[in-house]
Amino acid sequence: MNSALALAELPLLERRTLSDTVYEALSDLLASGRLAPGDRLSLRQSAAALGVSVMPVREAVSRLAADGVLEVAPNRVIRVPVMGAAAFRALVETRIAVEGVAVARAAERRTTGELAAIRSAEAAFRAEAEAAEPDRARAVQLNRDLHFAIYGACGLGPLQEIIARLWLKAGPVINLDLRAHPERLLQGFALRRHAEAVTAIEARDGAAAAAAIAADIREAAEFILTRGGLRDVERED
Amino acid sequence: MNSALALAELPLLERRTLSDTVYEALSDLLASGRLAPGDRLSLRQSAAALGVSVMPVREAVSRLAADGVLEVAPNRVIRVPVMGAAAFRALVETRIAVEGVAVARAAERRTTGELAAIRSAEAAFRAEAEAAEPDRARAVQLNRDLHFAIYGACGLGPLQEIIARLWLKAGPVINLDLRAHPERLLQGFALRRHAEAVTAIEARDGAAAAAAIAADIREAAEFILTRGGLRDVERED
DNA sequence: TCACCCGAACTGTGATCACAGATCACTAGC
DNA sequence: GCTAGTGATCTGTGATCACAGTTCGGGTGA
Repeated sequence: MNSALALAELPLLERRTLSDTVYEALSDLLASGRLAPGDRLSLRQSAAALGVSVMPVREAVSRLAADGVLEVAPNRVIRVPVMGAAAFRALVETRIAVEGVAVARAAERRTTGELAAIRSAEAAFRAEAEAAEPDRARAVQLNRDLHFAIYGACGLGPLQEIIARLWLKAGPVINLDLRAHPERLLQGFALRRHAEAVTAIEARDGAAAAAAIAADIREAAEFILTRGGLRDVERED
Repeated sequence: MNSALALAELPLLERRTLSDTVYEALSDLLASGRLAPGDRLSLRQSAAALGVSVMPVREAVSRLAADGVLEVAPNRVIRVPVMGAAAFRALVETRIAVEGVAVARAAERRTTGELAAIRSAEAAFRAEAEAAEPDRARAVQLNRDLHFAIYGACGLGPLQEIIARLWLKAGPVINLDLRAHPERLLQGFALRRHAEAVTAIEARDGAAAAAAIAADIREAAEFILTRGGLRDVERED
């Protein structure tokens, strides 16, 4: 009774179910490209590997499948979808459109605190990318951190969630490629675009910021497409 | 062997699991506003009502929860999220941004066939809205059909999925309001905006089409917000 | 030697059971 | 009379079992 005021300040702790944990574990595998397009996934094997029963894995997989990050074939086989060039292009265009509006809003509404966070995220990525021996996994994570530091300043929660899902969907193909061909990092395209974006955000220039991020996304996509890693399959036989 | 060519044209039939069926049933309930914000949902009761075990319901609910269409409280109670005014505003702004780019693209890329489909969808909605005794449920469905006829012409599958999820999220609050206050239909705001959108799409004027849809969305939202149906709650006690 | 077929060992899906925690009505105690 | 406590009954979560369909390998047939 007397401690009502103190209790009112308690942060409501989020409940973690096993399903959530499994979901994050699988998401991590997908986002980092350790699960490549076409890879199959067995409920029982995954469950055994994680030391849980199949139930939590089922729920996690069904969520991932609902997002299109995993797919369950008519044969009831679970696997990472193999994306044809056309599907990949559509995904990239969607990312450019959605992330574009997020960046534009972020540029116009960012607080000085958010700007500082973006700057330090950019610096961190730059430091890793320019290192003598860049750690690819770490570079990928820092790149993601930078992007989401920007999107976080757009002030629209639902939009951030949408973008997170798009990244999850694009993660396997992009990061698989990056694993196979790390030279993309070295060319410095991303560094240039990021710098442009940060400058535009500083200047509260939404259009310029959106253009920079769009170029960042598109150049990475073109790099992958021109290498021909994605052949346009109609069906997997 | 010899029929390989013919077989190649077979449409791969989608497998329907019980979970999918349950998911659609629940989605329908939510989209039509029959499940209102704050309503609780019991796995066992839902399962009994649908004549299945709890398993399929669990999976469907976990998918819905992943999309934020349902939420499971720390008490482990499943319910339709009660959206504060701030959250609703963020959702509306997100819809305007995302659906705006979809409409703009649709206006610029629509084929004549898609235009015809959009026109007939608009006519169908108009007919229902201007009827002597409009069927609200039908009007809601036709409004949805029209919007998605437009978005379908944007040529970006992932974008359409995103919008579908946003509609699912906004469905309960919007349609609940429409059930309580059907006069919104009668004021004809939507009719005017739809007409503007169709005209702009005919003219391949992306910006004008986006503006019309944005106004459509915003006016409906303002109508709900000004009525004060959403009080801004920080926590549910 | 190659094609076919049959069976063992998987696959996901659904049902059922077990359990911890939350609710709520009710009663005992102040 | 009203509060605090208590137990039956609900909740979702996780594990286990049962089943049908698929996959894949080994053996048998021509």
